[in-house]
Amino acid sequence: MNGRTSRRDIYLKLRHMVLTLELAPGAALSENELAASLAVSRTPVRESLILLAQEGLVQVFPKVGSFVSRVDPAQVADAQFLREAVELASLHALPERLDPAVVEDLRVNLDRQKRGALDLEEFFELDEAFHQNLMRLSGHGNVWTTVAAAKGHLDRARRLGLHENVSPAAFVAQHHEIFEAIVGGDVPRAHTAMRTHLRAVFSDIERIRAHSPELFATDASSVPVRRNIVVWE
Amino acid sequence: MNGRTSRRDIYLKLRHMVLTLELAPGAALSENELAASLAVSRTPVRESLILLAQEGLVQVFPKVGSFVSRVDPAQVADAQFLREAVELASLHALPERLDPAVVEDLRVNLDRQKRGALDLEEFFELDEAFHQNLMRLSGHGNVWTTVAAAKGHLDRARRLGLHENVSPAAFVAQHHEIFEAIVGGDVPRAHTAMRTHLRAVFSDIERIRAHSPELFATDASSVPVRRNIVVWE
DNA sequence: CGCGAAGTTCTTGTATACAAGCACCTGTCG
DNA sequence: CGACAGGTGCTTGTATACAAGAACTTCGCG
Repeated sequence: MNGRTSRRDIYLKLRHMVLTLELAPGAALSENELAASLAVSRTPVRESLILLAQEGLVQVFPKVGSFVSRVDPAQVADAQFLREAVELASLHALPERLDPAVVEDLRVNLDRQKRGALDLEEFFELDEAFHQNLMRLSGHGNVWTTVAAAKGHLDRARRLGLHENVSPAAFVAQHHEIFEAIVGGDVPRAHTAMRTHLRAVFSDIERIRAHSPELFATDASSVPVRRNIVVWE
Repeated sequence: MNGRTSRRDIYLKLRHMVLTLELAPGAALSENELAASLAVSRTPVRESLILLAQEGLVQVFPKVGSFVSRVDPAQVADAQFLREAVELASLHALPERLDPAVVEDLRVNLDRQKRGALDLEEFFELDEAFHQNLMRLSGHGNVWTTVAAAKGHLDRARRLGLHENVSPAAFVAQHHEIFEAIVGGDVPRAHTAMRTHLRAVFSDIERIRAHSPELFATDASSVPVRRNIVVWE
């Protein structure tokens, strides 16, 4: 029934660019420039920016400009708290019989993670699918949508952390541990493994923050920096 | 720095009308009609509807129409799971010393709840503020924003339930129990009281669903009903 | 040189015009 | 009577025009 609209395409494209840091935190956006480069009018671009603003990924200052949000440590912590609460709770809501199809998906996903030599982008996609499928096991897969929408700042911080150096091998091992505990029916062990995993992800962030403070927000009253205006031409 | 925009006013107004059931689930909306009745152009109305659609409170069918979402039992259950996970987790993140200002706010809030003879609308506002302040005690007050955005379907279902009959007295007593356990430092008791409270709220919903099934969504492929078109006039 | 005020040019917010499509109504034909 | 074809008026999607404001540049003045 639904026809495809360009707004959805543009929204997803911009969102992806923000989350992958292709659009850097703090970068100035312009509805006109984006519209021109995407070969559409301001309308769908503007509506996409409004949606991104509601997610907290973009800040719009009326009559001043739009900017990619700097990574806000407070929002990162909030997202961390949210996902930990939800993912741990879902472990205690696991049914007796796990859905074999989802379990198989998880196994395939894990195999790919272990194959090593994987692109960083690839790892993030697998990681995202892995955690979403874990939620599906407890029948609350749709809740992941809400969590995913709220953890944009955390994802960007994580990307900053992994850009630096380390291979995701440690995280892959933790995924394995969580998975084995779940299929083995050992909920307490799964709980511990999950908490360890999520907090390891979180602890990485403080390290990178000391390394690249300019990408993080300092306080709530951030002053946007306007691009220089070219006068002559 | 930010100037007031009419879009925000309209968005908040429409959102409030949807959550209070002033705009009934399933009701047809029209950007043109709303714009006319609000004395603005389609633009701010349309942008507000887009935001509400992202929250799941409105469904927009391109070239067909926009409708207030019917209450989706699946989304109600998701919101219930989400809020229970978050609110219970926040109890275990309470600090040693509670913020006296927030505690005082909670006490004043509770006193008003107990004053009895309160408007239903008033009770909902107090209830909302009460739970948000509980989250503030653990330092995760901002997470409540995410929970609040995701629990629109649950709130509407709850309103349907309380429209019917009961006084909120039982809920007020549960609030009292939770509060006393928290200020007494008894986390396990607070945990039990909170879980009992949240599930009591949830159990009310199944009752009303049997009573007024037309306000609930039946399946995902809901067919929108267009208003009759008046031809002659 | 310091400083203030006006001007320029960008920004987003709002209003409006046009395009595309769906659903209903109605007339017509078998 | 039934069914199909076309008209009609609504719907939202997109493009464009105009308005209001903020920040930077620059000019003028002391």
